[in-house]
Amino acid sequence: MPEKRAEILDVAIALADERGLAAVSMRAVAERVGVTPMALYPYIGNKAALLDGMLGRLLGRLLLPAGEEAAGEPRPAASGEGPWPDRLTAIARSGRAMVIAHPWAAGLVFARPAVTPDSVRAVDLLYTALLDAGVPAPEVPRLERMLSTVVIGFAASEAGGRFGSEEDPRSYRGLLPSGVLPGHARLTASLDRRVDWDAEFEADLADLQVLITAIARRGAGPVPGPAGPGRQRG
Amino acid sequence: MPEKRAEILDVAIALADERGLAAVSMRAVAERVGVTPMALYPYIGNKAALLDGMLGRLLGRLLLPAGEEAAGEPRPAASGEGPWPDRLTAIARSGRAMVIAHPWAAGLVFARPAVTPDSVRAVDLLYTALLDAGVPAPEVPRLERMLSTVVIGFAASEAGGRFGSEEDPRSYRGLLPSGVLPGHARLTASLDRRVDWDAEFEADLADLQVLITAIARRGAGPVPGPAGPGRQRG
DNA sequence: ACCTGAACACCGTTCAAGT
DNA sequence: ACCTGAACACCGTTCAAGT
Repeated sequence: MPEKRAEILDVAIALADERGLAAVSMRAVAERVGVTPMALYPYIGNKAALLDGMLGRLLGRLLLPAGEEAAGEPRPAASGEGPWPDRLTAIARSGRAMVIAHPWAAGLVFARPAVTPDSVRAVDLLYTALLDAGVPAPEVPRLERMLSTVVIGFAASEAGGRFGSEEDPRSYRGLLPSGVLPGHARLTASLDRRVDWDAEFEADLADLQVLITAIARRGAGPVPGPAGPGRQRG
Repeated sequence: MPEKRAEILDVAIALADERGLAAVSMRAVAERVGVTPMALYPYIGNKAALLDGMLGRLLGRLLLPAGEEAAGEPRPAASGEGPWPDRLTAIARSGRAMVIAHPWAAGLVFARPAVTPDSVRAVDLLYTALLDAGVPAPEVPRLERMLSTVVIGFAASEAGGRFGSEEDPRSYRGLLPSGVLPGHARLTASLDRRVDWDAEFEADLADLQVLITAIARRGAGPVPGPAGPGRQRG
Protein backbone atom coordinates (compact mmCIF):
# COMPACT_ATOMS: atom_id res chain seq x y z
CA MET A 1 0.00 0.00 0.00
CA PRO A 2 1.57 3.30 -1.11
CA GLU A 3 2.03 5.61 1.82
CA LYS A 4 -0.08 8.41 0.34
CA ARG A 5 -3.02 6.05 -0.26
CA ALA A 6 -2.84 4.86 3.36
CA GLU A 7 -2.82 8.45 4.57
CA ILE A 8 -5.89 9.29 2.50
CA LEU A 9 -7.79 6.26 3.78
CA ASP A 10 -6.92 7.07 7.39
CA VAL A 11 -8.12 10.63 6.94
CA ALA A 12 -11.38 9.34 5.46
CA ILE A 13 -11.82 6.87 8.34
CA ALA A 14 -11.24 9.61 10.89
CA LEU A 15 -13.75 11.81 9.11
CA ALA A 16 -16.37 9.04 9.11
CA ASP A 17 -15.75 8.34 12.81
CA GLU A 18 -16.17 12.00 13.70
CA ARG A 19 -19.00 13.13 11.45
CA GLY A 20 -20.55 10.05 9.87
CA LEU A 21 -20.26 8.41 6.48
CA ALA A 22 -22.38 11.12 4.88
CA ALA A 23 -19.63 13.64 5.66
CA VAL A 24 -17.08 11.63 3.69
CA SER A 25 -16.97 13.41 0.35
CA MET A 26 -14.04 13.53 -2.02
CA ARG A 27 -13.93 17.26 -1.41
CA ALA A 28 -13.95 16.99 2.38
CA VAL A 29 -11.29 14.29 2.43
CA ALA A 30 -9.12 16.30 0.04
CA GLU A 31 -9.40 19.37 2.22
CA ARG A 32 -8.21 17.45 5.29
CA VAL A 33 -5.34 15.96 3.34
CA GLY A 34 -4.48 19.48 2.23
CA VAL A 35 -4.91 18.93 -1.46
CA THR A 36 -7.34 19.47 -4.31
CA PRO A 37 -10.17 16.87 -4.76
CA MET A 38 -8.69 15.79 -8.09
CA ALA A 39 -5.36 14.92 -6.50
CA LEU A 40 -7.03 11.95 -4.73
CA TYR A 41 -8.04 10.14 -7.90
CA PRO A 42 -4.67 8.59 -8.86
CA TYR A 43 -4.44 7.02 -5.38
CA ILE A 44 -8.08 6.14 -4.78
CA GLY A 45 -9.82 5.66 -8.13
CA ASN A 46 -13.26 6.98 -7.27
CA LYS A 47 -15.74 7.39 -4.45
CA ALA A 48 -16.84 3.73 -4.36
CA ALA A 49 -13.21 2.59 -4.24
CA LEU A 50 -12.59 5.03 -1.40
CA LEU A 51 -15.32 3.32 0.66
CA ASP A 52 -13.95 -0.13 -0.20
CA GLY A 53 -10.50 1.01 0.82
CA MET A 54 -11.72 2.35 4.16
CA LEU A 55 -13.40 -0.96 4.98
CA GLY A 56 -10.40 -2.96 3.84
CA ARG A 57 -8.11 -0.96 6.08
CA LEU A 58 -10.33 -1.63 9.11
CA LEU A 59 -10.30 -5.35 8.36
CA GLY A 60 -6.53 -5.27 8.09
CA ARG A 61 -6.22 -3.72 11.54
CA LEU A 62 -8.65 -6.29 12.94
CA LEU A 63 -6.30 -9.13 12.08
CA LEU A 64 -3.03 -7.65 13.27
CA PRO A 65 -1.26 -10.15 15.57
CA ALA A 66 -1.79 -8.18 18.79
CA GLY A 67 -0.16 -4.81 19.43
CA GLU A 68 1.18 -3.82 16.04
CA GLU A 69 0.51 -0.08 15.67
CA ALA A 70 -3.23 -0.54 16.24
CA ALA A 71 -3.46 2.09 18.96
CA GLY A 72 -6.95 2.74 20.24
CA GLU A 73 -8.44 -0.04 18.15
CA PRO A 74 -10.35 -3.01 19.50
CA ARG A 75 -8.14 -5.98 20.32
CA PRO A 76 -7.38 -8.06 17.21
CA ALA A 77 -8.91 -11.50 16.87
CA ALA A 78 -6.83 -14.27 18.37
CA SER A 79 -5.05 -16.43 15.81
CA GLY A 80 -5.31 -20.20 15.62
CA GLU A 81 -4.53 -21.03 19.24
CA GLY A 82 -6.69 -22.39 22.03
CA PRO A 83 -9.99 -24.34 22.06
CA TRP A 84 -12.31 -23.67 19.13
CA PRO A 85 -15.10 -22.02 21.16
CA ASP A 86 -12.61 -19.49 22.51
CA ARG A 87 -11.35 -18.73 19.02
CA LEU A 88 -14.88 -18.31 17.64
CA THR A 89 -15.81 -16.04 20.52
CA ALA A 90 -12.68 -13.93 20.08
CA ILE A 91 -13.27 -13.40 16.36
CA ALA A 92 -16.95 -12.62 16.91
CA ARG A 93 -16.21 -10.10 19.68
CA SER A 94 -13.57 -8.41 17.53
CA GLY A 95 -16.00 -8.07 14.65
CA ARG A 96 -18.68 -6.55 16.86
CA ALA A 97 -16.14 -4.24 18.52
CA MET A 98 -15.00 -3.02 15.12
CA VAL A 99 -18.53 -2.12 14.08
CA ILE A 100 -19.24 -0.41 17.40
CA ALA A 101 -16.03 1.61 17.07
CA HIS A 102 -16.81 2.45 13.42
CA PRO A 103 -20.61 2.24 13.04
CA TRP A 104 -20.50 3.50 9.45
CA ALA A 105 -18.67 0.31 8.45
CA ALA A 106 -21.73 -1.86 9.13
CA GLY A 107 -23.57 -0.81 6.00
CA LEU A 108 -20.50 -1.34 3.84
CA VAL A 109 -19.80 -4.91 4.91
CA PHE A 110 -22.99 -6.27 3.40
CA ALA A 111 -22.43 -4.45 0.14
CA ARG A 112 -19.02 -5.73 -0.90
CA PRO A 113 -17.78 -9.28 -1.54
CA ALA A 114 -15.63 -10.60 1.29
CA VAL A 115 -12.75 -11.40 -1.05
CA THR A 116 -10.04 -8.94 -0.10
CA PRO A 117 -6.93 -10.65 1.32
CA ASP A 118 -7.73 -9.43 4.82
CA SER A 119 -11.33 -10.62 4.86
CA VAL A 120 -10.27 -13.97 3.41
CA ARG A 121 -7.87 -14.32 6.33
CA ALA A 122 -10.71 -13.62 8.75
CA VAL A 123 -12.86 -16.24 7.04
CA ASP A 124 -10.00 -18.71 7.29
CA LEU A 125 -9.87 -18.36 11.06
CA LEU A 126 -13.56 -19.26 11.20
CA TYR A 127 -13.11 -22.22 8.83
CA THR A 128 -10.37 -23.60 11.03
CA ALA A 129 -12.40 -23.20 14.20
CA LEU A 130 -15.42 -24.94 12.64
CA LEU A 131 -13.31 -27.82 11.31
CA ASP A 132 -11.73 -28.22 14.74
CA ALA A 133 -15.23 -28.32 16.24
CA GLY A 134 -15.93 -31.37 14.09
CA VAL A 135 -18.26 -29.79 11.54
CA PRO A 136 -18.24 -31.86 8.32
CA ALA A 137 -16.20 -30.10 5.62
CA PRO A 138 -19.09 -29.69 3.14
CA GLU A 139 -21.08 -27.77 5.77
CA VAL A 140 -18.24 -25.49 6.91
CA PRO A 141 -18.54 -22.71 4.27
CA ARG A 142 -22.30 -22.43 4.80
CA LEU A 143 -21.91 -22.31 8.56
CA GLU A 144 -19.17 -19.71 8.29
CA ARG A 145 -21.52 -17.51 6.25
CA MET A 146 -24.28 -17.99 8.82
CA LEU A 147 -21.98 -17.13 11.74
CA SER A 148 -20.51 -14.04 10.13
CA THR A 149 -24.00 -12.95 9.07
CA VAL A 150 -25.19 -13.14 12.67
CA VAL A 151 -22.18 -11.26 14.03
CA ILE A 152 -22.18 -8.55 11.37
CA GLY A 153 -25.97 -8.32 11.36
CA PHE A 154 -26.13 -8.02 15.13
CA ALA A 155 -23.54 -5.27 15.20
CA ALA A 156 -25.13 -3.52 12.23
CA SER A 157 -28.52 -3.62 13.93
CA GLU A 158 -27.06 -2.18 17.11
CA ALA A 159 -25.08 0.50 15.33
CA GLY A 160 -27.70 1.35 12.73
CA GLY A 161 -30.67 1.51 15.04
CA ARG A 162 -32.73 -1.51 13.96
CA PHE A 163 -32.74 -2.82 17.53
CA GLY A 164 -34.18 0.53 18.60
CA SER A 165 -33.50 2.75 21.56
CA GLU A 166 -34.95 3.28 25.03
CA GLU A 167 -38.33 4.65 24.07
CA ASP A 168 -39.51 1.99 21.66
CA PRO A 169 -40.76 -0.64 24.13
CA ARG A 170 -43.83 1.55 24.36
CA SER A 171 -44.37 1.75 20.64
CA TYR A 172 -46.31 -1.50 20.31
CA ARG A 173 -48.72 -0.76 23.16
CA GLY A 174 -51.22 1.07 21.00
CA LEU A 175 -51.71 -2.04 18.91
CA LEU A 176 -52.20 -4.41 21.85
CA PRO A 177 -55.80 -3.65 22.90
CA SER A 178 -57.16 -4.28 19.42
CA GLY A 179 -55.77 -7.79 19.59
CA VAL A 180 -53.64 -7.66 16.46
CA LEU A 181 -50.50 -8.50 18.45
CA PRO A 182 -51.22 -11.78 20.25
CA GLY A 183 -47.53 -12.68 20.50
CA HIS A 184 -46.66 -9.40 22.24
CA ALA A 185 -49.62 -9.89 24.57
CA ARG A 186 -48.17 -13.22 25.74
CA LEU A 187 -44.78 -11.57 26.37
CA THR A 188 -45.48 -8.29 28.15
CA ALA A 189 -43.39 -9.21 31.20
CA SER A 190 -40.35 -9.98 29.04
CA LEU A 191 -40.80 -7.04 26.70
CA ASP A 192 -40.69 -4.32 29.33
CA ARG A 193 -37.21 -5.20 30.47
CA ARG A 194 -34.32 -3.07 29.25
CA VAL A 195 -32.02 -5.15 27.05
CA ASP A 196 -28.33 -5.64 27.86
CA TRP A 197 -26.84 -5.93 24.38
CA ASP A 198 -23.50 -7.25 25.59
CA ALA A 199 -25.31 -10.08 27.37
CA GLU A 200 -27.55 -10.74 24.39
CA PHE A 201 -24.55 -11.01 22.07
CA GLU A 202 -22.86 -13.47 24.41
CA ALA A 203 -26.08 -15.51 24.68
CA ASP A 204 -26.31 -15.64 20.88
CA LEU A 205 -22.71 -16.85 20.68
CA ALA A 206 -23.42 -19.53 23.27
CA ASP A 207 -26.45 -20.71 21.31
CA LEU A 208 -24.48 -20.82 18.08
CA GLN A 209 -21.93 -23.04 19.81
CA VAL A 210 -24.80 -25.34 20.79
CA LEU A 211 -25.82 -25.47 17.14
CA ILE A 212 -22.26 -26.12 15.94
CA THR A 213 -21.90 -28.97 18.40
CA ALA A 214 -25.18 -30.48 17.23
CA ILE A 215 -24.08 -30.30 13.60
CA ALA A 216 -20.71 -31.85 14.42
CA ARG A 217 -22.48 -34.67 16.27
CA ARG A 218 -24.87 -35.49 13.43
CA GLY A 219 -21.96 -35.34 10.96
CA ALA A 220 -19.92 -37.83 12.96
CA GLY A 221 -22.59 -40.50 13.42
CA PRO A 222 -23.71 -42.92 10.71
CA VAL A 223 -27.36 -41.94 11.20
CA PRO A 224 -28.28 -38.75 9.30
CA GLY A 225 -30.50 -36.25 11.09
CA PRO A 226 -33.96 -35.31 9.78
CA ALA A 227 -32.89 -31.85 8.57
CA GLY A 228 -30.35 -30.64 6.03
CA PRO A 229 -29.39 -31.70 2.50
CA GLY A 230 -27.18 -34.62 1.58
CA ARG A 231 -23.70 -34.44 3.05
CA GLN A 232 -20.66 -36.61 3.50
CA ARG A 233 -17.97 -36.92 6.11
CA GLY A 234 -14.91 -34.74 5.53
CA MET B 1 -52.09 7.15 4.33
CA PRO B 2 -53.08 10.10 2.13
CA GLU B 3 -53.43 9.02 -1.47
CA LYS B 4 -50.81 11.48 -2.77
CA ARG B 5 -48.24 10.26 -0.27
CA ALA B 6 -48.86 6.65 -1.34
CA GLU B 7 -48.46 7.63 -4.98
CA ILE B 8 -45.14 9.37 -4.26
CA LEU B 9 -43.81 6.36 -2.36
CA ASP B 10 -44.83 3.96 -5.13
CA VAL B 11 -43.09 6.12 -7.71
CA ALA B 12 -39.95 6.16 -5.57
CA ILE B 13 -40.08 2.36 -5.13
CA ALA B 14 -40.47 1.85 -8.87
CA LEU B 15 -37.54 4.17 -9.48
CA ALA B 16 -35.36 2.27 -7.01
CA ASP B 17 -36.35 -1.06 -8.56
CA GLU B 18 -35.50 0.16 -12.04
CA ARG B 19 -32.37 2.23 -11.50
CA GLY B 20 -31.14 1.60 -7.97
CA LEU B 21 -31.39 3.53 -4.71
CA ALA B 22 -28.81 6.05 -5.88
CA ALA B 23 -31.22 7.18 -8.60
CA VAL B 24 -33.87 8.06 -6.01
CA SER B 25 -33.47 11.80 -5.62
CA MET B 26 -36.16 14.24 -4.60
CA ARG B 27 -35.77 15.81 -8.01
CA ALA B 28 -36.08 12.54 -9.95
CA VAL B 29 -39.11 11.40 -7.93
CA ALA B 30 -40.77 14.77 -8.39
CA GLU B 31 -40.23 14.65 -12.13
CA ARG B 32 -41.91 11.23 -12.37
CA VAL B 33 -44.81 12.43 -10.27
CA GLY B 34 -45.08 15.41 -12.59
CA VAL B 35 -44.44 18.08 -10.01
CA THR B 36 -41.73 20.37 -8.66
CA PRO B 37 -39.30 18.90 -6.07
CA MET B 38 -40.63 21.24 -3.42
CA ALA B 39 -44.16 19.93 -3.85
CA LEU B 40 -43.07 16.62 -2.28
CA TYR B 41 -42.11 18.07 1.08
CA PRO B 42 -45.57 18.49 2.63
CA TYR B 43 -46.30 14.79 1.95
CA ILE B 44 -42.88 13.30 2.60
CA GLY B 45 -40.98 15.52 5.01
CA ASN B 46 -37.47 15.07 3.69
CA LYS B 47 -35.17 12.61 1.94
CA ALA B 48 -34.63 10.36 5.00
CA ALA B 49 -38.38 10.15 5.58
CA LEU B 50 -38.84 9.24 1.93
CA LEU B 51 -36.55 6.22 2.40
CA ASP B 52 -38.35 5.24 5.61
CA GLY B 53 -41.67 5.51 3.83
CA MET B 54 -40.50 3.32 0.95
CA LEU B 55 -39.37 0.59 3.33
CA GLY B 56 -42.54 0.86 5.38
CA ARG B 57 -44.68 0.43 2.31
CA LEU B 58 -42.82 -2.74 1.31
CA LEU B 59 -43.33 -4.16 4.78
CA GLY B 60 -47.01 -3.36 4.59
CA ARG B 61 -47.37 -5.30 1.35
CA LEU B 62 -45.45 -8.21 2.85
CA LEU B 63 -48.11 -8.72 5.48
CA LEU B 64 -51.20 -8.40 3.33
CA PRO B 65 -53.53 -11.37 3.93
CA ALA B 66 -52.93 -12.99 0.51
CA GLY B 67 -54.10 -11.45 -2.74
CA GLU B 68 -55.00 -7.90 -1.79
CA GLU B 69 -53.74 -5.66 -4.58
CA ALA B 70 -50.16 -6.92 -4.25
CA ALA B 71 -49.76 -7.77 -7.92
CA GLY B 72 -46.32 -9.03 -8.85
CA GLU B 73 -45.14 -9.01 -5.25
CA PRO B 74 -43.79 -12.05 -3.43
CA ARG B 75 -46.45 -14.05 -1.63
CA PRO B 76 -47.28 -12.53 1.77
CA ALA B 77 -46.23 -14.34 4.91
CA ALA B 78 -48.75 -16.83 6.22
CA SER B 79 -50.61 -15.65 9.29
CA GLY B 80 -50.88 -17.61 12.51
CA GLU B 81 -52.07 -20.94 11.15
CA GLY B 82 -50.34 -24.29 10.86
CA PRO B 83 -47.38 -25.85 12.71
CA TRP B 84 -44.77 -23.41 14.00
CA PRO B 85 -41.94 -24.57 11.71
CA ASP B 86 -44.13 -23.94 8.66
CA ARG B 87 -45.00 -20.47 9.90
CA LEU B 88 -41.37 -19.60 10.61
CA THR B 89 -40.33 -20.84 7.19
CA ALA B 90 -43.09 -18.89 5.46
CA ILE B 91 -42.14 -15.62 7.14
CA ALA B 92 -38.44 -16.17 6.48
CA ARG B 93 -39.02 -16.96 2.80
CA SER B 94 -41.23 -13.88 2.42
CA GLY B 95 -38.55 -11.67 3.93
CA ARG B 96 -35.87 -13.03 1.65
CA ALA B 97 -38.17 -12.77 -1.38
CA MET B 98 -38.86 -9.14 -0.55
CA VAL B 99 -35.17 -8.29 -0.45
CA ILE B 100 -34.48 -10.17 -3.68
CA ALA B 101 -37.34 -8.34 -5.39
CA HIS B 102 -36.16 -4.98 -3.98
CA PRO B 103 -32.41 -5.30 -3.31
CA TRP B 104 -32.07 -1.65 -2.34
CA ALA B 105 -34.27 -2.34 0.72
CA ALA B 106 -31.61 -4.52 2.35
CA GLY B 107 -29.41 -1.63 3.40
CA LEU B 108 -32.33 0.29 4.82
CA VAL B 109 -33.63 -2.46 7.10
CA PHE B 110 -30.56 -2.42 9.31
CA ALA B 111 -30.59 1.33 9.59
CA ARG B 112 -34.08 1.99 10.96
CA PRO B 113 -35.75 0.75 14.17
CA ALA B 114 -38.28 -2.01 13.49
CA VAL B 115 -41.05 -0.10 15.25
CA THR B 116 -43.45 0.85 12.49
CA PRO B 117 -46.86 -0.82 12.86
CA ASP B 118 -46.16 -3.15 9.96
CA SER B 119 -42.79 -4.33 11.19
CA VAL B 120 -44.21 -4.83 14.70
CA ARG B 121 -46.84 -7.09 13.15
CA ALA B 122 -44.13 -9.12 11.42
CA VAL B 123 -42.25 -9.43 14.72
CA ASP B 124 -45.46 -10.59 16.39
CA LEU B 125 -45.81 -13.50 13.96
CA LEU B 126 -42.30 -14.63 14.92
CA TYR B 127 -42.99 -14.22 18.66
CA THR B 128 -46.07 -16.42 18.35
CA ALA B 129 -44.24 -19.10 16.39
CA LEU B 130 -41.40 -19.20 18.93
CA LEU B 131 -43.79 -19.39 21.88
CA ASP B 132 -45.66 -22.21 20.17
CA ALA B 133 -42.35 -23.99 19.67
CA GLY B 134 -41.92 -24.00 23.45
CA VAL B 135 -39.19 -21.36 23.74
CA PRO B 136 -39.26 -19.84 27.27
CA ALA B 137 -40.82 -16.36 27.19
CA PRO B 138 -37.71 -14.51 28.46
CA GLU B 139 -35.69 -15.90 25.54
CA VAL B 140 -38.26 -15.18 22.81
CA PRO B 141 -37.36 -11.55 22.02
CA ARG B 142 -33.66 -12.36 21.78
CA LEU B 143 -34.30 -15.34 19.53
CA GLU B 144 -36.62 -13.29 17.34
CA ARG B 145 -33.84 -10.74 16.85
CA MET B 146 -31.38 -13.52 16.01
CA LEU B 147 -33.73 -15.13 13.49
CA SER B 148 -34.62 -11.89 11.74
CA THR B 149 -30.94 -10.91 11.70
CA VAL B 150 -30.06 -14.15 9.92
CA VAL B 151 -32.87 -13.80 7.38
CA ILE B 152 -32.28 -10.13 6.64
CA GLY B 153 -28.51 -10.53 6.76
CA PHE B 154 -28.60 -13.49 4.39
CA ALA B 155 -30.78 -11.66 1.89
CA ALA B 156 -28.73 -8.49 2.24
CA SER B 157 -25.53 -10.43 1.62
CA GLU B 158 -27.00 -12.05 -1.46
CA ALA B 159 -28.45 -8.81 -2.82
CA GLY B 160 -25.53 -6.60 -1.85
CA GLY B 161 -22.76 -8.86 -3.07
CA ARG B 162 -21.09 -9.93 0.20
CA PHE B 163 -21.53 -13.57 -0.73
CA GLY B 164 -19.73 -12.80 -3.97
CA SER B 165 -20.29 -13.94 -7.53
CA GLU B 166 -19.05 -16.75 -9.76
CA GLU B 167 -15.46 -15.68 -10.08
CA ASP B 168 -14.48 -15.29 -6.43
CA PRO B 169 -13.79 -18.96 -5.57
CA ARG B 170 -10.46 -18.38 -7.27
CA SER B 171 -9.59 -15.29 -5.29
CA TYR B 172 -8.11 -17.10 -2.31
CA ARG B 173 -5.87 -19.38 -4.35
CA GLY B 174 -2.99 -16.94 -4.46
CA LEU B 175 -2.77 -17.01 -0.69
CA LEU B 176 -2.87 -20.79 -0.35
CA PRO B 177 0.71 -21.76 -1.29
CA SER B 178 2.23 -19.43 1.27
CA GLY B 179 0.34 -21.31 3.97
CA VAL B 180 -1.49 -18.33 5.47
CA LEU B 181 -4.88 -19.99 4.80
CA PRO B 182 -4.76 -23.38 6.54
CA GLY B 183 -8.55 -23.52 6.85
CA HIS B 184 -9.08 -23.05 3.12
CA ALA B 185 -6.40 -25.67 2.42
CA ARG B 186 -8.40 -28.24 4.38
CA LEU B 187 -11.55 -27.36 2.42
CA THR B 188 -10.52 -27.13 -1.22
CA ALA B 189 -12.95 -29.84 -2.35
CA SER B 190 -15.90 -28.07 -0.72
CA LEU B 191 -14.86 -24.57 -1.79
CA ASP B 192 -14.78 -25.23 -5.50
CA ARG B 193 -18.44 -26.18 -5.69
CA ARG B 194 -20.89 -23.60 -7.00
CA VAL B 195 -23.30 -22.57 -4.23
CA ASP B 196 -27.07 -22.98 -4.56
CA TRP B 197 -28.32 -20.06 -2.48
CA ASP B 198 -31.89 -21.32 -2.31
CA ALA B 199 -30.65 -24.61 -0.86
CA GLU B 200 -28.29 -22.81 1.54
CA PHE B 201 -31.12 -20.63 2.83
CA GLU B 202 -33.31 -23.67 3.43
CA ALA B 203 -30.44 -25.47 5.20
CA ASP B 204 -29.95 -22.44 7.46
CA LEU B 205 -33.65 -22.42 8.29
CA ALA B 206 -33.53 -26.14 9.09
CA ASP B 207 -30.55 -25.59 11.40
CA LEU B 208 -32.28 -22.71 13.15
CA GLN B 209 -35.23 -25.01 13.82
CA VAL B 210 -32.81 -27.47 15.39
CA LEU B 211 -31.54 -24.68 17.62
CA ILE B 212 -35.06 -23.55 18.56
CA THR B 213 -36.02 -27.09 19.49
CA ALA B 214 -32.89 -27.42 21.64
CA ILE B 215 -33.67 -24.18 23.46
CA ALA B 216 -37.28 -25.22 24.01
CA ARG B 217 -36.06 -28.55 25.42
CA ARG B 218 -33.60 -26.99 27.88
CA GLY B 219 -36.25 -24.47 28.93
CA ALA B 220 -38.73 -27.22 29.75
CA GLY B 221 -36.44 -29.35 31.90
CA PRO B 222 -35.36 -28.54 35.49
CA VAL B 223 -31.64 -28.99 34.64
CA PRO B 224 -30.09 -25.82 33.15
CA GLY B 225 -27.65 -26.30 30.27
CA PRO B 226 -24.00 -25.27 30.52
CA ALA B 227 -24.40 -22.29 28.16
CA GLY B 228 -26.37 -19.05 28.39
CA PRO B 229 -27.07 -16.57 31.18
CA GLY B 230 -29.61 -17.00 33.95
CA ARG B 231 -33.13 -17.59 32.73
CA GLN B 232 -36.47 -18.67 34.10
CA ARG B 233 -39.41 -20.61 32.77
CA GLY B 234 -42.21 -18.55 31.16
C1' DA C 1 -54.48 24.63 0.46
C1' DC C 2 -51.31 23.61 -2.80
C1' DC C 3 -47.64 24.50 -5.86
C1' DT C 4 -43.68 27.17 -8.33
C1' DG C 5 -39.07 29.43 -9.21
C1' DA C 6 -35.01 31.24 -7.89
C1' DA C 7 -31.35 30.63 -4.95
C1' DC C 8 -27.79 28.52 -1.66
C1' DA C 9 -24.47 25.43 -0.44
C1' DC C 10 -23.17 21.41 -1.67
C1' DC C 11 -21.86 16.72 -4.67
C1' DG C 12 -18.56 13.32 -8.12
C1' DT C 13 -16.03 13.58 -12.06
C1' DT C 14 -14.11 15.46 -16.82
C1' DC C 15 -10.65 17.77 -18.99
C1' DA C 16 -6.94 20.77 -20.27
C1' DA C 17 -3.34 23.02 -18.26
C1' DG C 18 0.50 23.91 -15.26
C1' DT C 19 5.29 22.68 -12.82
C1' DA D 1 5.19 12.50 -11.92
C1' DC D 2 2.17 15.06 -9.53
C1' DC D 3 -1.11 18.59 -8.83
C1' DT D 4 -4.45 22.66 -9.96
C1' DG D 5 -8.59 25.29 -11.71
C1' DA D 6 -12.45 25.77 -14.24
C1' DA D 7 -16.36 23.55 -15.70
C1' DC D 8 -20.44 20.18 -16.10
C1' DA D 9 -24.26 17.96 -14.50
C1' DC D 10 -26.04 16.95 -10.61
C1' DC D 11 -27.76 17.04 -5.16
C1' DG D 12 -31.25 18.48 -0.64
C1' DT D 13 -33.38 22.21 1.18
C1' DT D 14 -34.62 27.43 2.16
C1' DC D 15 -37.53 31.02 1.22
C1' DA D 16 -40.67 34.24 -0.80
C1' DA D 17 -44.06 34.36 -4.02
C1' DG D 18 -47.95 32.96 -6.72
C1' DT D 19 -53.05 31.00 -7.42
